Amino acid sequence: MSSLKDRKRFEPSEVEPRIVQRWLDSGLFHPQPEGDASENFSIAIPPPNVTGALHMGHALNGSIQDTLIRYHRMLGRNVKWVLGTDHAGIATQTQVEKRLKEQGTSREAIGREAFIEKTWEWREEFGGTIVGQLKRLGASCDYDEERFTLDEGYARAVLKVFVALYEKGYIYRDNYMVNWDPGSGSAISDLEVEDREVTDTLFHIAYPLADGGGEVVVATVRPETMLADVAVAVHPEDDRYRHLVGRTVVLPLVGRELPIIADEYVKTDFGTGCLKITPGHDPNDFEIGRTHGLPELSAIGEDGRMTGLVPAYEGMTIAEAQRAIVAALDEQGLIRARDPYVHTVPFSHRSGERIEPLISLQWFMRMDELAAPAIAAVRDGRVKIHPESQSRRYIDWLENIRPWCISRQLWWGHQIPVWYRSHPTQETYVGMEPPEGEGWTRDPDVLDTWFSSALWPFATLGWPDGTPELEAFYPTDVLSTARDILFLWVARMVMMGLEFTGDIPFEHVYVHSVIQAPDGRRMSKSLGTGIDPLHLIEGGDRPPVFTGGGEFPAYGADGVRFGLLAMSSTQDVRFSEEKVAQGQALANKLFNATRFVLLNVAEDVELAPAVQTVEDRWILSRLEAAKADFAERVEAFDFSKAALGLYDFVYGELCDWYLELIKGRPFDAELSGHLLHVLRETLALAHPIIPFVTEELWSLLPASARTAELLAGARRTAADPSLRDAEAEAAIERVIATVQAVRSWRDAGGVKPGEFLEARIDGLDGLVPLVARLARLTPVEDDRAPVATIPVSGVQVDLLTGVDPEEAAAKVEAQRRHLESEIRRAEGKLANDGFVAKAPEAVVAAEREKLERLRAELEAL
RNA sequence: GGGCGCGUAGCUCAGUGGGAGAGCGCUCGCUUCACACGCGAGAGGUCGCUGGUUCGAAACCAGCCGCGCCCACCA
Repeated sequence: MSSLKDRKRFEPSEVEPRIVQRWLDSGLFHPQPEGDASENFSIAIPPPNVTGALHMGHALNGSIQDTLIRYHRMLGRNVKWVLGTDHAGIATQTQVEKRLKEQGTSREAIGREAFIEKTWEWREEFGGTIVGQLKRLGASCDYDEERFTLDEGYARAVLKVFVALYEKGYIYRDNYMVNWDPGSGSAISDLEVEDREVTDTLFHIAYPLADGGGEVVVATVRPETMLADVAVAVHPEDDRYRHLVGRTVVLPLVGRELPIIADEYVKTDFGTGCLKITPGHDPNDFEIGRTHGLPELSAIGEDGRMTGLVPAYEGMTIAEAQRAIVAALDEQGLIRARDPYVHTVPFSHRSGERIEPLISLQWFMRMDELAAPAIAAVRDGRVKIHPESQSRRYIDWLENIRPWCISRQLWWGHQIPVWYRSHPTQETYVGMEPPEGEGWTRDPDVLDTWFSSALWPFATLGWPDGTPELEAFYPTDVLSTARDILFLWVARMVMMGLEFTGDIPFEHVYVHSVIQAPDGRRMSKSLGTGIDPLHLIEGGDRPPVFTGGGEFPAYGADGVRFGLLAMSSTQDVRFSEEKVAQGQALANKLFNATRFVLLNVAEDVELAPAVQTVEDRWILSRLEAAKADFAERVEAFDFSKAALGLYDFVYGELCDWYLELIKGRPFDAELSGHLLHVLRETLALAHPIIPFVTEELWSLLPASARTAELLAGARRTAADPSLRDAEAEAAIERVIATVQAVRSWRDAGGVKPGEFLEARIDGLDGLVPLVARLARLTPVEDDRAPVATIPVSGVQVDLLTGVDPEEAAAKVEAQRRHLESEIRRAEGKLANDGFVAKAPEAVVAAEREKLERLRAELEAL
């Protein structure tokens, strides 16, 4: 490593990996299970898919959680960030199947056991990717205890929960309408379905009355399902059809007689007012069928092909069957109309294929009993959702909750702990261990991945055993997540936590932004709108969504963390590379400020806040303000303000002013000690957001300045309002305003930056030398006529030399016009009786004061 | 159909009742002994539109226009 003097820039690519290693070696991220959860601080990471790589959402959420974790760790709490990955049934199985296909085989060919073995191998190979990426981001998770939702202990917890819920009667098996995903060959839950707009043809088909007295016409976009029709429904009040109720129609092509029934579900003003009822293939028809006790027929099978219900069509694909049926109907002249029809249709979120509603024998879980306590927990504030507005979405969803289809026709997952045998009698066995005796067959299905995820906060800590970890870290403190899994995951964790641990799983739920592509579209690989956080950290190609193209510079993990936090809010935001660059600039600024201090301070100084001068008092006061603001914002989950406030302090106060103000002073022991104190406090302040640069700089501090080996393990001192110093703040504010005013005049007057101007300075007392140095003035005490007079907040600076008189005159004129317009405004306000009478006294007084000041400044001009 | 949110400088966003802000971009100046990925000084905005409440509205209320998200079973 070159000497500090030669390191003019903070080089994240060189420094950060080295820092990660120091953290990992330190053991700081792996807490002992001591103390209890009320005093400790813990977060369970939303487990990324084991197939996954770090995307923008992970990077943002990682930055958020790590900020919280590091902040609380530095407050001295025993902190644990539970790490792990999710087995992600469908996603993982799909990946492995794809690989098998490339190898010329398939899961069916190798069999269940070998397939699962292959999947574990696959996990060994790729499962570590995202964990390594989290390390690179600086996430201070407990890497020594990584969990996986299929681990042995975790699996025991899952089975125990299944058995318990079965025994309570919440879990049951039923033939029911499910969302069949032909892509994965499995049922999926309502939450895994997304609606897309599709243009279909709406066919109007005539069904003749059985007694020959005419026909009814039904409308459908899916004529192929008519094979499974069991009735035609009309509205009971519909005068057009009332007389037909109770009669029957003949189902074309099939010949089956269907009753005409009355049901209020049917809209009289939509379509023909006659609805064909197909309980086997439409969720609404299914409900109607159940209320009317109609048969449930299946024309389409789980393989996506036509069943033998009507032999002529058996084996056809859905599209083939539709063509054949439409052709046959045409031949018989039964199609009355075809209209293009735009409507929304369910698609699988996972495979992207159109959902086929089918009746299928599946395992379900009744949710209403579990929902009630979960609603109460949020209502009474035991679980707090931020922002508050998300609570209503949560409650609304739980209040209207429906049974959850929990079985999946996959191999990768927790196999359902149910065994069947038909000899000697028809039997079902449910238990954590296989049953005794011969002839048992285990249910081949696995559980929905979200079933196991729902146990995450406690199953990762060793539940159902009463482990020390559970004692120390459950309930967790914060659960941070995006909006889209509030129902899928968060609500279910609350339900399961309350049911099985008797306690909430976390106290705060923070719902963060979704970061969109710079053009406002969703970030997605296939659209080319995805941005790889690793490319931001280490440099790499800009994706096509950046029209400029080129490469990202290596912004470093600090830059990315800062940038993502600064961008984030409670609503969706567009990705802004500028914010990441701002974070990198902050890291570099801090690096150079530290360099300046360390290259100048006296050796062997005692570290202590000193209050020799007004500016020393000022920076201590501002540092205090920055600390208080930071704490308040982090604790309120307002990460963008925490990040930007940090930036403002470091740039706008520490570097732009304090370090400039002290440059005229000798670096004696006192100033050195003071500078090191301010520096140390600033590094500690900034560490949760930009941990790398601050840790690196900490290591460069003299040993006496470090209160711990690693900054990550050091304490933050709590905010102390008594350290605020209003007097010093007011004084330095005047210095700053004066310097800025003089600089502005110099610039307008064409004065060379290096040139010193003679000036008379009134109203600053002992602070004249500060202003003189920063504004490049030579204070003089004589009564020559000024070339220009600069009035600013109680201070008056008479420039005696240097400024071009014409330029000065122009500036005076501009200033005069500005002051006059301000005065008019203030006068107008004060002349308004309503204002004087009704506005708060303080506001009126402030306005009067302002007017006086403006008048004085105008006078001075 | 119901619900939630957004519209402020060229771009991305702060600002919830008393003189319009930040970062980036732009203009001008500067090798000032921490940093030229720097420093200093500037230009740039009828705060979507219309009406209302108020002494006073970017902010509060109503309507309209535009955009986004969530929920919902109209064949």
